[in-house]
Amino acid sequence: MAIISFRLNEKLFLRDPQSSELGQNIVCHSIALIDSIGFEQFTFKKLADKIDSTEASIYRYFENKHRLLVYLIDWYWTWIDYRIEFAIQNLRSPEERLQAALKVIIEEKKNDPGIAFVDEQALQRIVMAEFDKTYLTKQVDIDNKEGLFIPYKAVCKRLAEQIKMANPAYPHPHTLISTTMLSINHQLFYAQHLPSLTDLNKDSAKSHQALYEFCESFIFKAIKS
Amino acid sequence: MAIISFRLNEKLFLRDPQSSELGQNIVCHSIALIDSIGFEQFTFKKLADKIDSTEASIYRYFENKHRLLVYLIDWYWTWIDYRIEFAIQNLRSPEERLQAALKVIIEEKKNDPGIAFVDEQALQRIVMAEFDKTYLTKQVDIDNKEGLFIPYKAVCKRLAEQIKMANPAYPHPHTLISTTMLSINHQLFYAQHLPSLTDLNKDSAKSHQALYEFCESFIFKAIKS
DNA sequence: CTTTTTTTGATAGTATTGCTATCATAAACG
DNA sequence: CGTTTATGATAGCAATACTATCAAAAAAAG
Repeated sequence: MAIISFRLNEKLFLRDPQSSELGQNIVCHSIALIDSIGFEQFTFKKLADKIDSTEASIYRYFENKHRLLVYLIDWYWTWIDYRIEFAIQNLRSPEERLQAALKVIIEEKKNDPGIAFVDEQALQRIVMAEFDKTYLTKQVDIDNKEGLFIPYKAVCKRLAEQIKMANPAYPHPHTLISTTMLSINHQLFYAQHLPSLTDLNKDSAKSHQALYEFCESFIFKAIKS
Repeated sequence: MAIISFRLNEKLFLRDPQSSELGQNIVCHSIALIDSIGFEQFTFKKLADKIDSTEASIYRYFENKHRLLVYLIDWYWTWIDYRIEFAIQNLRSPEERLQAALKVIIEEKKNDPGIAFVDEQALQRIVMAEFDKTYLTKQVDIDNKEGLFIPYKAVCKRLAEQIKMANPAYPHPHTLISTTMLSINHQLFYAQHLPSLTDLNKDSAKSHQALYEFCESFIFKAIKS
């Protein structure tokens, strides 16, 4: 099996973390650490201690912890986009393509041994809990100009294209897709922590399935003319 | 016109900010300051300087800046819930009630002179940009147990009840409502900062209207049997 | 297999943040 | 008028978010 890696936006880092062992350690252990203590509590000092390195060394790779978070999340959406492309390649109708793409986005991730030094399950939890924080900032316009949100926007664009093909008259394809994506990123968190906001239950296998059914149903009903 | 004020959860503060001039100053100027520099950059020190007071004095009212943010946002949702109750009082059908409630939530806020020391427009922007940060934390379960999210959950519950009445067979009333609320809180931000994620345009008057139409349409299509 | 360059570690230092504690003064209250 | 209570002033502390310097180690180049 081929070992894949993604080339991410160079503005994300000062030195490419994929180019050295220390860099890979930073990425790999930052996922574990952010997943376990949350982004607010996460510091380069704590990470440095975990990997037996120093704060200064980590700063040589990432300008600050916000950029590191964006790096991880861009990796995630790049990976999702790649998997969607793969999943829809033999499907012709926009409806089938939408369904296949939704499945990729919503399904519970398994660790793919073909992918180096990334714990995809932990990363999915990070996306659920921290993704919004990457753009809900005062520097959003600068970050956006630097292309930091391209991978996420690419996934959304791909889905919106299928909506447009399924029903060219539907007036809100982008709004519908970004709403769906928000829902996907939040509902499983609600199931765990704020259950009164969702009908999904805590059981993870079932809730992923129920979430898929919810999204599929409301997308197709929304665009039906 | 009656001057209204809301009694909020006592866990939110150490001393009730509504009980003194300093407290009111803290609330009023924290809204302006968070709106202008964002929650990450916001500190009690900066707020103290603005109101010619001291850090120590502010800490007598709020345990930390997170609690202050939750206080502001709880105030907002309490106010919205109150206005929804008012707006739907003479409406009988769940459909009409849903529509009226949606309008209250989505419409561009105007400053209500009947409400003391709160800039509702700024607060709505804060809700858009910072609300998710109140619950996307590692302490979410503790905060939830202390009742910090009750006002938001109350709004969601009220809407979900109407969904259930409109179509008792619909299987995802809470998921549908919390998805709608997410969309409302994010789409206008997208229109300003990440326009490729939405079909709303930057013009605020039009975008509020278009957002209403989008939400109404997808809710009613979703629950149609 | 040296020499040079690059990368890392070690250490130090600084400004800011997120608090807590103490004490004097001012305001409010009885 | 005396006494709670609220505020301001100041100090201090540990942690955070960096930046700078220098030497050692590792990698690359000759």
